[in-house]
Amino acid sequence: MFSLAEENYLKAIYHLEQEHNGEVSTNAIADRMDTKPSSVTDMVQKLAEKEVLSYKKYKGTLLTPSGRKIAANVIRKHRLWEVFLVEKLNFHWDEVHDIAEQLEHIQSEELVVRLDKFLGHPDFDPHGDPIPDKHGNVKRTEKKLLSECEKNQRGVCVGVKESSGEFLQYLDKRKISIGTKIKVLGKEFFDGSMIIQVGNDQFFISKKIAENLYVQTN
Amino acid sequence: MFSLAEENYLKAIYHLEQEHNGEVSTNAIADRMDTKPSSVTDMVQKLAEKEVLSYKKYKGTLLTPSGRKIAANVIRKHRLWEVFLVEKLNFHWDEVHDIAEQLEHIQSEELVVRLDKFLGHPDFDPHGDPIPDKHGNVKRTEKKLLSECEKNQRGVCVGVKESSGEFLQYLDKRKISIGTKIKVLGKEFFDGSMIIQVGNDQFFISKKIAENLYVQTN
DNA sequence: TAATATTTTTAGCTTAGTCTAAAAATAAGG
DNA sequence: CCTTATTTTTAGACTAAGCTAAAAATATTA
Repeated sequence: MFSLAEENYLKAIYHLEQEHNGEVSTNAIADRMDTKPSSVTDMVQKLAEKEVLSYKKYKGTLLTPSGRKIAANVIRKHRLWEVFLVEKLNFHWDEVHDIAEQLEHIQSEELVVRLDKFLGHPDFDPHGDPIPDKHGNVKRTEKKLLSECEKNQRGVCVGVKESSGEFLQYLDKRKISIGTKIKVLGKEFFDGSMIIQVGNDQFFISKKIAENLYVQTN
Repeated sequence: MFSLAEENYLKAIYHLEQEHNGEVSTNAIADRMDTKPSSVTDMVQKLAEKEVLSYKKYKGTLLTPSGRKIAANVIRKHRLWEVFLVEKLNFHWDEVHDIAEQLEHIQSEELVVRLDKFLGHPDFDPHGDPIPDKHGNVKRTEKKLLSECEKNQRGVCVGVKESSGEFLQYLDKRKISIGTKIKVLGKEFFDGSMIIQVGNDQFFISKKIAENLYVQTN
């Protein structure tokens, strides 16, 4: 079993590995976790003992497959709880992170299985991030900004970049939410504005909107 | 803010106060918490500093009103989560304790408010124990065994003592669950058996059944 | 490539919460 | 009411996880 602190280190290293794809430096971990490099060194040595990551002095660390699986499971729980908080308890997308940060450490295999079922086996959390499956595998799909899409491309809304109340209300009014299918009907060169199709409606959106909406294209 | 360990001490002391109604001894706490008396002394002195309980050497402890409120809030969360686990995730009554023991420490006022609402403001947990309100007040209702009821008394089923699969199935078959109203129509002296009314049905139950069913009489 | 800057590690200290062993206070029994 | 038993507290040590300050390794740059 891994302590709360250990799980948080594994999670941070997991995310840093994706971002820089490759070894993760001591300082990068300290930064991310808002702690001191010396503390990181200690913990990383302990985790290396437990064989959830490999570590060579001054060379950075890499998760082992087992470490990666543990981290992915914590992230799975975090994201499932976020779905719960938003879908069932009607929290807003931007209010749930701190609570999920606590809930992700609850230990019970069965709880995760049942929560997942209760939520209808969601693939994405309310921010559009993919939820790893029980084996720690992530559906690596291209998540990109709507503004990066070309004419005639189709995508599914999977999240937002900004999540201010105004923006969410804007989306609400146009019936855009997680899972909404969007097609780009036209795109203007000079200002980046677009005409898109949502359901049976077609409408104009500015570049600013398109730059804050994530879509998943397949 | 109180640490996980502190919250657990407050909760244990709260329960012990009810049971022995009065001061709680160091050994009693150690027993309940599965720890050593010396550890209890340390913690109790720390909590006395924080003014959540009063403590005189060798004399035992008593929660202060503020300590009692904190404890009741932890218990409130524990029981709300138990309702969630049983009602929404379909766990059995006897599987939920360990998970709720973890969930009770999640810190978020708003979460509790919303969870409570989501569950329909329940008054009792799946074991029939009352859920303290947000101010820490508990509906102090007489919870007693059905076997202790007299002829013509009415009560609402609020829990079970034993919770084996067989027993739960027995209750299920007779449509008895939390909230079910029961009236004692007759009681036999020599074997403690009863005739009871449940909805429109009347039937016979043995002493053993009556001794494992908690009812709330008003 | 030598000097300087940056990163990382080590050494030693701190706090929370626990433990054991021994001392002190209280309770019980003859 | 004195002796013994029980309960409680104290003293000192341990572990996990963090910190600071200094030393060591690596990177950068003139």
